[in-house]
Amino acid sequence: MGRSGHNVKGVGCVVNVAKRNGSHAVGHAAQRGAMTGVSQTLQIWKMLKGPEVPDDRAQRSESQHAQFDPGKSSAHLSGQGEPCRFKSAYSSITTAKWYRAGPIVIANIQVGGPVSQIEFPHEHGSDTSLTLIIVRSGEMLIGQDGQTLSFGPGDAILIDSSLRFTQFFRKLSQIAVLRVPKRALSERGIASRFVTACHPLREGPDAALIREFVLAFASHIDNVSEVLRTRIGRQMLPELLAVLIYSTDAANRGRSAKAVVMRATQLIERRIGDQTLSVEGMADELNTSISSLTRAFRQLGLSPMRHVYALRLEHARRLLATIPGLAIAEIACLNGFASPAHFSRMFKKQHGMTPREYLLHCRLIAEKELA
DNA sequence: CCGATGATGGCATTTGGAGC
DNA sequence: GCTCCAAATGCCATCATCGG
Repeated sequence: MGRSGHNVKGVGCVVNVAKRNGSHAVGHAAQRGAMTGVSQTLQIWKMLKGPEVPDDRAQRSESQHAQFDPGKSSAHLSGQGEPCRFKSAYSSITTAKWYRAGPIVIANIQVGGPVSQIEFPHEHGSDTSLTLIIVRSGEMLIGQDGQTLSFGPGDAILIDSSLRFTQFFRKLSQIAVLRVPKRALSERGIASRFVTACHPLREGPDAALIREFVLAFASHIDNVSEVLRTRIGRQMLPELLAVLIYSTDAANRGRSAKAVVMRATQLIERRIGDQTLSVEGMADELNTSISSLTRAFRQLGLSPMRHVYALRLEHARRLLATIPGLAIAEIACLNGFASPAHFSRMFKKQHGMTPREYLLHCRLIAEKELA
């Protein structure tokens, strides 16, 4: 599993997963991610995080959680009036809170030992899910293909719910769960087919930051308005999951030209203002070669850098239309153009008028609407 | 002062071919 | 289907100038 420090041993043995230093990784991400999607995520994360709150706060809350009778088996979790799709085979779940955020189900679950299991139903058909589990405390064991993987506090795992696996807890544990329909991912061109069910996340600054963000979001979810929750669930979480999916080694990544271009587009949009963005840099970040990236674009009648400039110019056009106070030079800089002159020329080529003409055009339309 | 345009050198990107 | 390499080419950055 690359840098993550997972050691897969033989059949039937327990595999330990190295503990992570999340705060260190977050620091690097913030340093590296100026004006990028990562730094924007960090800002939102800080806003959400607010004052320090104990991790078990969600479980202690009296509202919107389900209590389970240890005597009953296969109890379906419920909260907010809808049945949760996770079920407890051995009734070990003490509390579970779950919420909908757009297409995504988020759950905070506390599960007790000594040996207990949450059974994810084996899914069939096209509407299967991808599940992100982050261990807050305790120990979670995942069994698949005769092996058992052990995860401790801070570990995060992606699980393809359409494939078979078992999940156990030896002691009192708390986990945060994100369950995303694959359809929500495929609609964005994010390939999410895995060969095996369980994929520990490869450690890295971006993965660490996303893990911290998801934990903060799950902890504070009962304080977040439904509107914001839905927007984060619809627009943000699938994109963050895409970063995690493409950081795993075992993912059956989309190798088709369309998938490569889609991933490149997401990368460009994250770094729309980055003047250093190049074909070589994009290829590096997408784990492919310059040749393959260029070829993928060519198959769709595009070239990488032309696509970069098309997206930048479209972004610039939106800025001109929505924030009339911005100077042309500022907009050029914000969209990765090294000079206003270059920006102006490219803008005219793309939109048929100079930025200033477009600005005046927008003002004229606004004045007509007011009149 | 700010933005648009013309000219130009340099270099990043693309292309095509070969080989694995 | 991929990487590597060399050659060709397209176009970006910069400077100077002009116009509103």
